This record gives sequence, structure tokens and C-alpha cells, in this order.
Amino acid sequence: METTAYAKDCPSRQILDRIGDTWSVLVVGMLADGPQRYSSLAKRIEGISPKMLTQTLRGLERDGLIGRTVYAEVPPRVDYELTILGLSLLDLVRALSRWAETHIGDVQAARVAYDNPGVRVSVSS
Amino acid sequence: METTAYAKDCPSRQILDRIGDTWSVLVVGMLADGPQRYSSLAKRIEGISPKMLTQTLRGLERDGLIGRTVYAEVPPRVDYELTILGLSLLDLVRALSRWAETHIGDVQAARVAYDNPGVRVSVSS
DNA sequence: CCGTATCCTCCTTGATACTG
DNA sequence: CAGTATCAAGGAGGATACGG
Repeated sequence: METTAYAKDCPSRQILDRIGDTWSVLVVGMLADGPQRYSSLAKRIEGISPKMLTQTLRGLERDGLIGRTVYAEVPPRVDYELTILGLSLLDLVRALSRWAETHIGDVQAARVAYDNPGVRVSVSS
Repeated sequence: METTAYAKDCPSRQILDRIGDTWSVLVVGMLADGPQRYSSLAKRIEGISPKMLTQTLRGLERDGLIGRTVYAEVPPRVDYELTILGLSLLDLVRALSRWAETHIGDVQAARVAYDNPGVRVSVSS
């Protein structure tokens, strides 16, 4: 029952959980372009609901990956930006992207092979 | 509705999905020690159910990350091992671990700060 | 403008019993 | 030994209406 003492404490798992989260990665990617407001992020990240956007931003802020600045203006204005730590994570995400772009071909080929057992490529007779 | 054209096609997302998966990472980590049988993995990965183990192994196999070898013996014997591609992914996972170990302190400190607003560290008066 | 509150649905996972 | 089949439960996420 108590199962995975591993999953909870392990630093890698905590980071993986964040990095494995779709919206978090997208938000960090967007903020790579510079500080942005809530509404800007909402518009640019297609398909995200206010609930998920807020939830994602709070999580990233809590982990010290992004900063949140409230301007005392009317109408209200809130900017989010990457922290140094967030920029460092961005590097990591980009390393991941590089790996993905390099190897996705192999993965997809493997999938095709797995899904079509016994089929030879480009051999008709 | 159709939302994220992004999420589905993007190579990064596909790899992230795999890497973000707890059991997949654990299995890959176990196989870093060399080829192993199903039962060995089941025993060493605490808390995993046969269903999830099989499901995870199939997924990794389909993506070309691990190989599966069946020996015609009695009792049955099946070995799993990392492929070259799987070893490459292992490198990536280790890079992630390194980042995590390096920065987890910052993240945890940020969390404490976030969860205890206004509290100053080590200042009692 | 920047969110929060609510409801609801699906999907993943877990537990467990069983088979080739 | 190496899985498969089945069922139930929980939580993550989407849609949406409303508040400061």
C-alpha cells in the first residue's frame, strides 16, 4: 500500500512531474518570449481553460520557476515571467526537445513495425 | 474542442509523455542494470501491479526502447533489455536527474517560501 | 482584466482472480 | 513463470458562470 517511497521523495520524480505536465511546459515555452500577462497566455495557449491556466501558473510560481507581478492599475494587470531557475528549466526542456527531434523518427518507425507485425518495408512481392 | 493540435504531433510531447510516466522511468532505470525477467522487475519495482508492468513494458517495446526475448523453456522465461535507443533515453533521464539533484533545493526552498507567506528565515524577533 | 467556484465526465490506475 | 480479464474507484481536466 505505502508502495512507492520512491516516487514521492525522489527529486527526479518531482521534476519529472512538472516537466511531464503538458500545460506547464507550454507556459514555460511561452514565457521564453518574455514577460506576459494572463490574458496573453490564455490567448496564445490554445485550448487552455482559465482553471488550468491559473492552476499551472500557481504551481510554477510555487516551485520558483516563474515570478508574478501585480501592477496597481485599472484595469488590473498581472505579468508573469521566468525566474533564473525557470530559465534553467527551459534549458532542460530544450535539451529534451533536441533529443525528441533527433530520435522521434526511430520511435515512430518502431511503432509502425510493432503495429504491423511481419510486414516488410517496401517489398511488394 | 479540437484544442491542442500541438500536443499530439509535437515530438517533444510524445517523448515527454513517456518520460513523465512514473513506471516507464522506473522500468528503464531497472533495465540499466542489464537484461531482466518479468518477475525480477515485478519484484524490484515496489508497488507495481502485473497489469501496469505489462502495460508499461508493451509501451516501451512499441516505442523501440526495450527489447523482449522469449526463451522456449519450461518454465517460461522472458527477458527484457534496453535497446540502443533505450540506452540513449537513459542518458536523457540521467541528465534530468542531474538537473533535479542540482536544483531541487531551490525548488523546495521556493515551496516553503510560498507556503509560508511573510515568514523570514531564522529571524525570531 | 484576472481570476475563482462549481459541476461533471472520462481516463488512468489499482486490486485481484484467473489462464496458457 | 508470465502474463490477461474484469471491476471499481479516484482524480485530473474541461466547460462555464460568476466575483473583486
